Amino acid sequence: MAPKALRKKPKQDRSKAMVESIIEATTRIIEEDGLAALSTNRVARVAGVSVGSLYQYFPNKEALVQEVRARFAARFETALLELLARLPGLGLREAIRAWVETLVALHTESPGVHNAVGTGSPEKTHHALATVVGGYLETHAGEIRRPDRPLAGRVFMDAAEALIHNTALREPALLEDPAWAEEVCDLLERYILADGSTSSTPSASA
Amino acid sequence: MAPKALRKKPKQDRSKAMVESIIEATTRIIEEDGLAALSTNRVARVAGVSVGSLYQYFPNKEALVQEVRARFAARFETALLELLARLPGLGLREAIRAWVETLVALHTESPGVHNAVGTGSPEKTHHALATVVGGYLETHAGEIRRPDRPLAGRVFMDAAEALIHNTALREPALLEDPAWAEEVCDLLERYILADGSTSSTPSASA
Amino acid sequence: MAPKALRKKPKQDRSKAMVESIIEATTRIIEEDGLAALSTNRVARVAGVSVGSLYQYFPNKEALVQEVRARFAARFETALLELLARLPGLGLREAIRAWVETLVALHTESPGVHNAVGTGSPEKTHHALATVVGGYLETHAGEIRRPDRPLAGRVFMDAAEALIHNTALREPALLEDPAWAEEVCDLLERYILADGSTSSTPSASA
Amino acid sequence: MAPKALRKKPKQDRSKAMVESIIEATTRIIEEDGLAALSTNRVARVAGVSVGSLYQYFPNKEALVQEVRARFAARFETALLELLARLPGLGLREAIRAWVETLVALHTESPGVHNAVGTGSPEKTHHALATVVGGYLETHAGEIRRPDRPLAGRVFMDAAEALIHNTALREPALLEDPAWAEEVCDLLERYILADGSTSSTPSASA
DNA sequence: GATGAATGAGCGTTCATTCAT
DNA sequence: CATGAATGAACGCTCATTCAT
Repeated sequence: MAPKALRKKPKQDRSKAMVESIIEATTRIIEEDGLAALSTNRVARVAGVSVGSLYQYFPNKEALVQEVRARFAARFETALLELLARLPGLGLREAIRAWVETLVALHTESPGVHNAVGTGSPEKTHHALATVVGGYLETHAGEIRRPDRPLAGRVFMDAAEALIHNTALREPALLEDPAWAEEVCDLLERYILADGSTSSTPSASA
Repeated sequence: MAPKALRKKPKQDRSKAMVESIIEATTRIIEEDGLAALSTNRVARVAGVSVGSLYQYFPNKEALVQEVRARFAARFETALLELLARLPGLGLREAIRAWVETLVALHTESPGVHNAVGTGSPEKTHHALATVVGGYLETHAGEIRRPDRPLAGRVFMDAAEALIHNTALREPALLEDPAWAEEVCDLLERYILADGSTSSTPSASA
Repeated sequence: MAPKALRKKPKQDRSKAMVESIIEATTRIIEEDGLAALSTNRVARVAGVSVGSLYQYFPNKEALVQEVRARFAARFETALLELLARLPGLGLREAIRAWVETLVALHTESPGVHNAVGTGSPEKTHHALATVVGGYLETHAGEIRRPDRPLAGRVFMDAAEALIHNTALREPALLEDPAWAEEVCDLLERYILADGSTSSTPSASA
Repeated sequence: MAPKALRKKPKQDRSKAMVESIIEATTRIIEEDGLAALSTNRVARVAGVSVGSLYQYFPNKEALVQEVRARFAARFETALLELLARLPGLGLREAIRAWVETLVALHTESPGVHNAVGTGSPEKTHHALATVVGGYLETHAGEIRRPDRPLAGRVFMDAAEALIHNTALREPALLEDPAWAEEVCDLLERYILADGSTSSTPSASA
């Protein structure tokens, strides 16, 4: 009846907007000037909010960093779970390419923040990933050259993540170089795939 | 013949011992609690020294970090230059194994510190490495499957460093697992070596 | 009508009161124990304020001293400009008395602080004073015994300032002794005035 | 008969030389960079002595300043006592000139130090001076225009000291200007001397 | 709630003073 | 005694956190 229906939980909305702008400010400061330059007052100023309000939503400075970390972890989880969901329909070589694409996309956004806060999801997510990837690899056991597939899964994930993470940090431009991406995919393929199913792309005779 | 040989100059000794204990304390604090937790007073306390003494040997806090960084950089340079010197006498597969062994050894000591302070030798050393490695690859051009050998050299070094660095940080125990090391070597071999010279170690039938 | 008129903006008031108490504390410490004994923590303690608050209003310790100096300079400038404004309407002997009175009043307040911080208006004000005083002396050229009137003006001002300044520092009680003031005025009169217009006050036969 | 006779109290000599160089260093530092820049370590370094030795002869930093002050006071006392000794043989006008000359000479040496440390002989010496000067003035009572001769003596001494002291600090060059000295002498003469014995130097008709 | 002035523990650094050599 | 390395209280200043408004 009244316009009430439109005015949905104004408080919650305001709160959410505040939290969002605070987290956004935190992220920007870390990305631009590093973790050491992060101060609650500065966050509040950049977010256009008072310090007091900041402390209404975050118990202390560390909580800001944790929230940023959590969001990064969530972004990773979401993207990787989507990837895992697509996995069954993908051949090994397509899976590898999808994996690299996904990681590159994830590391493109704010590499500085990512490096500063880490992902923070050491156990649970990592485990889940390992399990799903492990299962996937089992279903392709015949095409895989590695005898110890769980170990291979781990090394595969670590290698992809490490290489892309470090490159994002040190030479971000490379991330967008298709030749580089091809090299990375190839590296992973050659590691995982049995010779018969290997990509034919690079060859000394080519 | 006199016991003179054992008598070391007391002043120099004290000084050196002090500097060492200060650097050691600095390293421990960074390794255990991170760069942000580093404070000159804490360093002094941990080193069993007064702040004043600390400032007798280091002009400011940053100098502590720089010294730690310099020591890491020196350790890396020494080890990698030794490795490069051995390269010419090594076959590709041996070279890869030596490379991995060297990096693993370098990352075993204080991965946290290494991550926090970096190596500090971004340009010169890295460049020198790239050049020498590039030259080495050219002399083995026939055994290498990658058409773009400079790019391959870079990806090879990045992959090795990234994988070992990140593993040292996240799962240091793995560094000492021979199976893991074997996987890493194999990953690099398969990426670099032409099929004819590929390792026969892993096989789906094994 | 409402009591609004009495209600002052609370924020501005608090701020102003804080600044005042900080400056007051600074002044007291300098006066009692000297500039060397001035420390921001002590100022804060004496002012009944936290160091943090002090730094909300003053960017650093030097700013405290500068503010004190500025206030002294302002007090001097105001008083001396008022005096200069009155000069044209005054005879030489009255002018001298007014001059002495003004300086004595200015030096009565906190001689220690004044000595420690100086006035800070070395060039501009001093110059302006010299000019005005010089002009005044010219209009009374006939009554003045000194041939070099600009030099006389300078020595006059220096002598008055120096004598009163040093007495304020070393024997403040004298400043309120009318006999002493009379001596000072007489000293200046005898120096400046031609014999015909000399005060008849003191005489060996009196 | 051995050369012993020449080697007089070597220890005392060494000590004395040390004390001298320490005091000299202290004086130089104060004169050049101010009291605030005085530090025991710096004094020791400038004096070519170890801090430990410094503390052998001076119980603390303040003692350094006190010694410098004492030496200044002694220099003043000596010079003024010599002056006082000459007083009886001097006419009033000569006495005034001698007084000014003496003070100017005393203030020429290290005005910065003098101002920083003061003279430190407030009571005894000042009193002694006042007494002798008072006595001298009494013997010339007939030539003096001031009825209250003790007060006149004090104002005379204060005016001379203040004017010369402040000028030494602010415009040291003036100290060597004969015209300025003449003005100062004349100021003091006119204040003290009865009209009959007044200097004829300056006159409006000259 | 929101605000931002106020707080004070703690930081990096200095320097008067001590004491083992 | 001379030395100067060692000490640690104290300084100027910052910033995470609180709380009166």
